[in-house]
Amino acid sequence: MERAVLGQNRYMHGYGQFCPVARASEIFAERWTPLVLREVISGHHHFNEILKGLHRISPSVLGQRLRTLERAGIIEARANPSGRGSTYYISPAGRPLVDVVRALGIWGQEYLELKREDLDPDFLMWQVFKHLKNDLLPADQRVVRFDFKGLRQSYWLVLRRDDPDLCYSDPGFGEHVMVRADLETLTRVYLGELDLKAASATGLVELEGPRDLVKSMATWFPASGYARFARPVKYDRTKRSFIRVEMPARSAATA
Amino acid sequence: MERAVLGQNRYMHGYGQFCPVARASEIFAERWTPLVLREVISGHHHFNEILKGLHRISPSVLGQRLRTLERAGIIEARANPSGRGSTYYISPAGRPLVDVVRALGIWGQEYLELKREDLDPDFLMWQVFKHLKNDLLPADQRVVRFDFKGLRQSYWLVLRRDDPDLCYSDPGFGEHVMVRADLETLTRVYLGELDLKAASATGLVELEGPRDLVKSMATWFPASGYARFARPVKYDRTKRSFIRVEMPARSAATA
DNA sequence: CGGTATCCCCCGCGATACTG
DNA sequence: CAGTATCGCGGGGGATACCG
Repeated sequence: MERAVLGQNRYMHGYGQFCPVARASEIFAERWTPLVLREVISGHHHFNEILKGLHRISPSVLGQRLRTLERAGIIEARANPSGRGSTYYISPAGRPLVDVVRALGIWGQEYLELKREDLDPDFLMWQVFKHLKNDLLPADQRVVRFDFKGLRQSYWLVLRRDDPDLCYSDPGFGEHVMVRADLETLTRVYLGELDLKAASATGLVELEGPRDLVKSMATWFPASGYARFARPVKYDRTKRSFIRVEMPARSAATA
Repeated sequence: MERAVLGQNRYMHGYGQFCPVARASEIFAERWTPLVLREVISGHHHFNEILKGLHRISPSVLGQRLRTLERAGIIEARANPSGRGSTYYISPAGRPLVDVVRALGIWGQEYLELKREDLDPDFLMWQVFKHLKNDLLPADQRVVRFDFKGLRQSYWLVLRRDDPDLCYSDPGFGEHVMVRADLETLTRVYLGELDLKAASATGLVELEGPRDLVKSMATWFPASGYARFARPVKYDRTKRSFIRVEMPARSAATA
């Protein structure tokens, strides 16, 4: 009963250090927080939108993180004119952290191997969907079906300029293109480690449909914002896995 | 019993996202990890040294973090020639994260207020001690006693070129200088928010001892590595707290 | 000195329901 | 649609002992 009187609880949420790295880490380096920032930075400003992008976070934790970030001055919560809810934006004080998030991403892209547990078809399709560029979509509606080997769930991407859609069951508009690939393969394509055309040429990604539509996929299929920092891989059939193809850097010698 | 068969446990340590930010955050943005890196970066390569700098981490957690960092390729554990233990160094793959840690520190220094719970006399004195520059120390031994208002524990800093020491009880060499201040005040001096000379002139920091020795303190008393990014403060006697003194930025207009 | 094993508490977080 | 309240669990991590 006297325990509280004796002073500090055994568990302190913070680090109890005045060091600026420690104080910043108390906020920034907490579970989910960098990902919340990633979402806000990449243009998702509504609660449920962020929730969806985080995908396994619970609403209460997201609320808690948003409040912490707001109290720390990192994000601004602007009350919606409609009266209900807020939209969240990076604040001036939070701007420097944009670069920190970005640096983390670049580093991860360059040095971290993709693990089995990182793969998630829902998340992949959501990312693909969210990064579709309107002006690259066909003017008249086209439906692309994605099948992942070994998974029952299919996805239908409705390409429709200015109003694309992602469906988890057949929307019933017909299917113009069929994409069939390993989840890992398509993920690596999205991440920029694998070229879509090359992958489809070698059969790693199977495409079915009208020739021009199939060819157009390389245009509208988006890539991760970190794709340019990707290390290219190729599929090793004997190892049945992807291995990095080293950039020769020998080109200097040939000059 | 079937729960395991049904698949994923409720709690997943990782985020289950292939996004590079998520994968990097799984490692970097975990409790204690940025601070472990801070220690290694700032020249502490031995287990117990890091342990001491982290100060409230438990040895098992530190071991766990070091292993994770090593497996991720961020640090190298070099076995000691003596056979026992290892020394830890940032690896080439971890080098980019040095900048991330630094950016976090700079941001924290610039935008985060110092809170009551961040203050810790042990940690402060340890930092001061670790950052003493040998070549700035007096050739013949001098003992400086630090008293913090309201705290019983005193600290004795033994200034001795090439072999300084920090004691938690009177080392018995006499006391040449006596420093008395608020814990918060001296912390802010160390952080670079407050100038030592100015603080002692206004009595915020009380110094007793031979004139030359007292004056020399501004020389050997070290500052945080992030001091140059500090926002200066002054003490507001009516509010009984420190407030930021804004940099006028008016100087441009005067030109 | 350098690190691991153990133990156990507590709280973080995931799931879900619910409210405006 | 935008969040908040509640609940129960599981494991993270703090303290400590211990081993090489």
